[in-house]
Amino acid sequence: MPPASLRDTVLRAAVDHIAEHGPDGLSFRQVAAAAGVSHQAPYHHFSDRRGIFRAIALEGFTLFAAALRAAEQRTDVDPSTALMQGYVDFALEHKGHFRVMFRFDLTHIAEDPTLAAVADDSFDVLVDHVQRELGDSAPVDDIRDRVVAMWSIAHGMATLLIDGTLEHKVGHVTDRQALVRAIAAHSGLAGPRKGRP
Amino acid sequence: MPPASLRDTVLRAAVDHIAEHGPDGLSFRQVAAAAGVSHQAPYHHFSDRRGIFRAIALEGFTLFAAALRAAEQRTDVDPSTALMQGYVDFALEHKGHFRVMFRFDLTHIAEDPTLAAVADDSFDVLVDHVQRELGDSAPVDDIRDRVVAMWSIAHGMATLLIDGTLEHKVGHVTDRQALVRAIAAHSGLAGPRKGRP
DNA sequence: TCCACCTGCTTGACACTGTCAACCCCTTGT
DNA sequence: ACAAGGGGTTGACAGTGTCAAGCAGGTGGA
Repeated sequence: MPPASLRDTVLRAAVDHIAEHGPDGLSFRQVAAAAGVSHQAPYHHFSDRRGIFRAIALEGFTLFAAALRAAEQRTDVDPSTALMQGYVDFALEHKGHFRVMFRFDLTHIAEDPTLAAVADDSFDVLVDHVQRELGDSAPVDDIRDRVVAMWSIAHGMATLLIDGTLEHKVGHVTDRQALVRAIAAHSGLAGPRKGRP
Repeated sequence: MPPASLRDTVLRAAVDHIAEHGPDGLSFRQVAAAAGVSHQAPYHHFSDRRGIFRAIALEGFTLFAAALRAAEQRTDVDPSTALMQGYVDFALEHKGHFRVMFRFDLTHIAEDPTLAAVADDSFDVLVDHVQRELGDSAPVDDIRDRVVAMWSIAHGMATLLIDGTLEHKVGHVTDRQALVRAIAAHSGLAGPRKGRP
């Protein structure tokens, strides 16, 4: 196999660092030094600092969409639960990517059509799922509510678990899968919703 | 009334800036210059850069706890819904504070007992509420699940709405209150849960 | 009255960051 | 043979947070 390109080396090192220390303190001069190259070498592969974060987010959203689609295909649990489990699992297993993907101040995603498209593709997995689940005749409001509900639960849990925000309050979560399953069941999001109560 | 102290001036300017541009690009040298003082003056009131963020988070969590308690007292809607509405409303109305409160990399909250205590006080509003709602005999797991579910929904919605993440996918949310109410109702979190399905 | 002390602030220096610009080697295509 | 350009280097620059010293003004005690 070919030697890892400097581009890959920088990306890997950055993702690893971000997973542990977050994206903000990250110094690309240090990354360059660790890779044994000059401080300017990384910027030969990325337009600027923002470009590196965009590359990480791009990689992240690509993996993310694939992970969500794979989760949806599972047969051992209902698809909505599987989707939320997939979401949370991805966040925890790809901290480095996840911590950048939703930091739009880092990527300025609106100015990068390619990145925006890949991110959209991820969102579509969930939207399409809900649309299929509720059927074509479902009111737009109901679809919107369900999308926002599922995304909020998954996204909220992911960020809370990543940072350990509730850990000292609620104990360490040993079984993510079970927790998501329980919440999905309790909150009526497992399986299609029958109608307003 | 006494002239605003430099401490207050710096804090206000920082919160305002963060509400619009986020906490990361913030330069306290610029803030100092805008206030007409030397670049070192702000640091006479805060130990260092982190100290300013801690002060903002402290103020934020204090306001937050009060807002949650006030929301809980409402009588025009069930308390769980009111709590989540209060959470989301606070985030949207105090962007500047909210954006710092949950950025532990900025505050290193674990090293600041005072800040940690105030944050804990906010969490307790929700935990106490759930405990009261489910009754003393409720299994710990059920309490945990409901706390995490409510917090996740509220926290997830808050962050998604603040950043406008889903806006182009799902349309602009014109009536937050109604959206939260709908989600709470659909998800079975409005009112006490009756037991596992 | 004088002096020590403290608070709020200034000034100057430091190391570190991302970015711009110029240059240099080495491969490639024509 | 030679121009082009990708990949890398070096040097400089402005901007940042932080450390250290110093300075004006007020306060309290002897």
